[in-house]
Amino acid sequence: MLQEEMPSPSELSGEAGELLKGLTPPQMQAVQATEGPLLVLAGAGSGKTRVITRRIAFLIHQGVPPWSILAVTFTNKAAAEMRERVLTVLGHDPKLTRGLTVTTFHSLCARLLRRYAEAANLKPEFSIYDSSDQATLAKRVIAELQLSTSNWPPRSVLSAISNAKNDLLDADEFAARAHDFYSRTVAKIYQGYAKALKLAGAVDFDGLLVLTAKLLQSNAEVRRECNERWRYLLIDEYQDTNHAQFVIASLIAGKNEEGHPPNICVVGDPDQAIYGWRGADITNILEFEKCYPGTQVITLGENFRSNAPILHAADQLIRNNQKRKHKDLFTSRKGGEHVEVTLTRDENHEAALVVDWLKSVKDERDDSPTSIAWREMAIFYRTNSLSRVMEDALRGAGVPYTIARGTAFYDREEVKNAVAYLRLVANPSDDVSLSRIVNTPTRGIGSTSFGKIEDYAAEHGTPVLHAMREAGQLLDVVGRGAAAIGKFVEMIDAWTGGGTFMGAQVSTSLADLVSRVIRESGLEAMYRTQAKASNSDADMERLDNLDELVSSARQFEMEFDAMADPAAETRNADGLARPNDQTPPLLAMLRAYLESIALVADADAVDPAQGAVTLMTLHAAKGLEFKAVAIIGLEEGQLPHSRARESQEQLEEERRLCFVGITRAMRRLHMTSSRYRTMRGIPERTIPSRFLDELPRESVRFSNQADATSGLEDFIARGEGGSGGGGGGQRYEPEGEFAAKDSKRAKLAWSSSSGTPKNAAFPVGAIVRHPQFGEGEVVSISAGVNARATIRFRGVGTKTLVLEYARLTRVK
DNA sequence: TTGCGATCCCTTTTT
DNA sequence: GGGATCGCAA
Repeated sequence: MLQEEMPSPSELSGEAGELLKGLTPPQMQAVQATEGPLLVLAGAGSGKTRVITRRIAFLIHQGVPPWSILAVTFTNKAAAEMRERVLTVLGHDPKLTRGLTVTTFHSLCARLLRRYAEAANLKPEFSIYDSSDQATLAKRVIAELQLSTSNWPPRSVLSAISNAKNDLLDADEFAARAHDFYSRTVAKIYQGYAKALKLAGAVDFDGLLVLTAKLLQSNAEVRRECNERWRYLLIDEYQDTNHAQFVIASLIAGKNEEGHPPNICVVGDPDQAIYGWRGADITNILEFEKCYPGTQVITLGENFRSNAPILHAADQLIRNNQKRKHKDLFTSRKGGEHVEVTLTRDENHEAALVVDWLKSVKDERDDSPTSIAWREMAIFYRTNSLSRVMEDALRGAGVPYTIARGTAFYDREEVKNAVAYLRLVANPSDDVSLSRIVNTPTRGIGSTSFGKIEDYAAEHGTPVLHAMREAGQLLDVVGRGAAAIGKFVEMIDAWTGGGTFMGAQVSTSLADLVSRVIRESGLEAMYRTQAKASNSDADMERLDNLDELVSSARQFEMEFDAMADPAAETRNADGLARPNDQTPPLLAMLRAYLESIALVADADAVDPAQGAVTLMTLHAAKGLEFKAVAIIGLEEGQLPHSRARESQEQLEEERRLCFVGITRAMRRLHMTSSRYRTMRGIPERTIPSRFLDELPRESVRFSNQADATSGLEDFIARGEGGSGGGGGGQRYEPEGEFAAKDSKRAKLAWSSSSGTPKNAAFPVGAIVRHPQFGEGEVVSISAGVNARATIRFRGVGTKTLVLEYARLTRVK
């Protein structure tokens, strides 16, 4: 039946030539080299996404059935975008992309594991555990083994387990290789952890990959089906794939059989490899050619994104990496603003400066044809902890912003609780979710009775919920506890129809189920009571978030059908049979919904439509671009991170991270380094990042705005441990603090202050014009390189502006 | 059993 | 600064 839907060339808009329009020769080559292994080395900003999109469209245009194409991207967002763009190129005919699979490794694996659950020795309702679930489970296992969590911190044990998994070692294989005390203990924990996961019917992030790889390795039938289904494989960000992903990719691509090398196309840039710490193996890309003899290699070097100084800065920086295959980055664009680098006093000063800079960039109309909108700006940082001060400053200045934290919503306590109920509904064995909500809201199942049940469950190797059903008879749980437990079990059964998901009392829609769970579990009432008692906005917001969760379920429901991943369902001409399709629709939808929640990435939250400045980590910035970019915290210990300075490899990865950040910028780039930074509540003196020294002088304008009286004295004298306490972020009182009284302190390669002091040009009483606020009168002005003027604007009110960026013109 | 307060520990990056 | 945990009081 699907054969009939195969696009005939006449249905395609335009000729193949259309698909190649506007491409450079190497880009065109990459689009057209459809057969056999292909490695595309795509430099930053070289039009990689464009090439991938056109390539998929080209394949379809050549008559390749869309369902035989599998494209793997790094984030869901990238996948959705790619699908959309392919559709656009093909003239918005949904029929043409029907069955096309564009997804992430993790989603793909989750799909495959559900589909082949039996072969993978899993229950199809398995839960996906995120890192906090993993930690909960690991803690329990460590305790059961009578080990202390201080000697065996769950997080580091988990990271050892994660490394093992990335190398495709299961618990027993790992144990067999463990010889020293440490790894033997880790092996024990790993084995206990694996057992606990199994019992809970749960799979962790790494597990999705491992289990899929093992499934494909061990099961010829599954492998055959995948090979037949997907004939064209395309993998983006290949430099960041780990060993497990490599194995999955090569198994799906198939072996070099019958003299036909697989049609596998990988795209990546070794200079942007930033996930070594989580097992990404850069040799995957460097040795792709060895792995696939006859590989065609195409290099895309021309940059279409950044202006010349930005690109030059990036290029010079990355040249400092020793372990690197040099690739020329070039652009034919001329001109463009210098990269700005500013040394600030502390994080508040830094934040204020960045805010001012963003404002000035937004208002800038004199020197550039168009101003840059908020949504085209971004602020990057190495660690999440740097966002807080920045947020305060943005909020204080009334600049709209969003943080790219995909999981932020689902990380909220109230949402996590509701989701835990849902996970238990979908998977009654999910002990981690159960223990989270069994007494939330409090319903008289305290740790004593629940502990007994857990012990009983552990002893009998049964899921805890199952043990609860028998608690009444079997345990010495006294009256009150037993009744509460009985009620809890009944409540769950009512939602699931006793596990059948059938019957009149079961919800017919996902949104209804979610809203019922929130109401009947008592979560809503609990938060309502809390909100009334405290009368705080934060508590009111919890209720809103629960409503929002219902909406998200409703939206998911609407898109679920149309969402067309017939991908996983569609069969090819050979008619791949799909095993057990007996799943009740509500349950199937719930599983898919929970899966989508579990696999959101930070970068998924980047939404330019919001009209706001985007804040994110450098890692999350990969693959994106913005007209104006600020990167903060360029300090030793922060940007080459202190934990990453031990080895040359790690240092080079930090440099690549910096490189990724720089190359996101199209027109304007500003990097800041703060002389003092508050770490764990203590202000610490910092050293500017070595990466700043590696930037080319001719493309960069350095400015030292930190030197004056040292800063620390003032900082401590103000009696506020950083964080802008009372005074608040950007409303920094400059009063001479930045005046260059003590120029001896100016060190390093910092030219002290750029330009001449501007304050002389705007004496108190002068009438000035601001591009946004209009005319105003100077009320006061401070001295120094970071001079600010307080100006009373007509109708707008009084503003304090940094002269350096305010773009004031004097009227009178 | 529950709720609150003190204390301790921490800190990279993420699917 | 802040989150998690633990202990103690009601």
